Amino acid sequence: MKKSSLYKGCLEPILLRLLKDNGRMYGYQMTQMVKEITKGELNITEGALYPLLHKLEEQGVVETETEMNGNRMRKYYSLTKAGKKQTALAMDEMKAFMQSLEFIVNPKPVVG
Amino acid sequence: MKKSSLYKGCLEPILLRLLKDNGRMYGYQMTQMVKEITKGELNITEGALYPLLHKLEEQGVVETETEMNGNRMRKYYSLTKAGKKQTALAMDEMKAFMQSLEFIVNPKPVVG
DNA sequence: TTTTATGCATAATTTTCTTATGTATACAAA
DNA sequence: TTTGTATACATAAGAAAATTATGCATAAAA
Repeated sequence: MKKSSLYKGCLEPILLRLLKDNGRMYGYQMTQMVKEITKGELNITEGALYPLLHKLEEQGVVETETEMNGNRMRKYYSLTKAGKKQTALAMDEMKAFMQSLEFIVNPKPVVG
Repeated sequence: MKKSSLYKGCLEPILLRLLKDNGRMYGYQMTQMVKEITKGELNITEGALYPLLHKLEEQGVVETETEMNGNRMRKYYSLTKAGKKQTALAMDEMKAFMQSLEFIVNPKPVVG
């Protein structure tokens, strides 16, 4: 099993969290920030990132502004009002998920 | 996004952990234990469980003993020696994964 | 001038799961 | 008595979510 396969299914809430914390980000920036935060453990691939961002835009979760940085384009994403609501829900789910994982990976001994 | 999609990619290490803690288990028992531990949050489907157990057996990670309980069959799984090694590695990866998730979902404020 | 980094995008494929279906035993409820 | 629920296995078809590969383009470093 590939190490990073653990992250399968977590990409969307991770991106939502990044946008919630940082307000406005472009795709490449997200990949770099996650790489830094996870000390190189999670490298978001473009093939996963961009289609997901496009889907979130279609769903009205994020909105975009395209800007030029020198001669290079950057497409900035930020949460919509609906997106902020959805992010709050997603964070609750993440908490529950992480707690369940804790229970499984670090089970409390049954005190007899 | 479906709630349980967060668990994508985590099933294998979860099963390894169960076997590490409980020594010898049959498939249905695993589903029930996980359901209990996660307070109903994670319901492992048979379509995910059994093919994965079969794969682990092929790979020599687990070995099986089939027993009759009354008139009903139970196929007990336990970790092989190689499986125990792999489980140790998988648990290390899980720890790193969970810590990274913590960093993302609960970022430490930068103290200026 | 060739590699590495930045920055976007998409198609083909693979991995991993859900849903649906099948077989069979046991027990409780209607 | 037959209908639903629980136990217990198994597999096939399909969907979801990623990886890998490819493409375009600018910029800087080796």
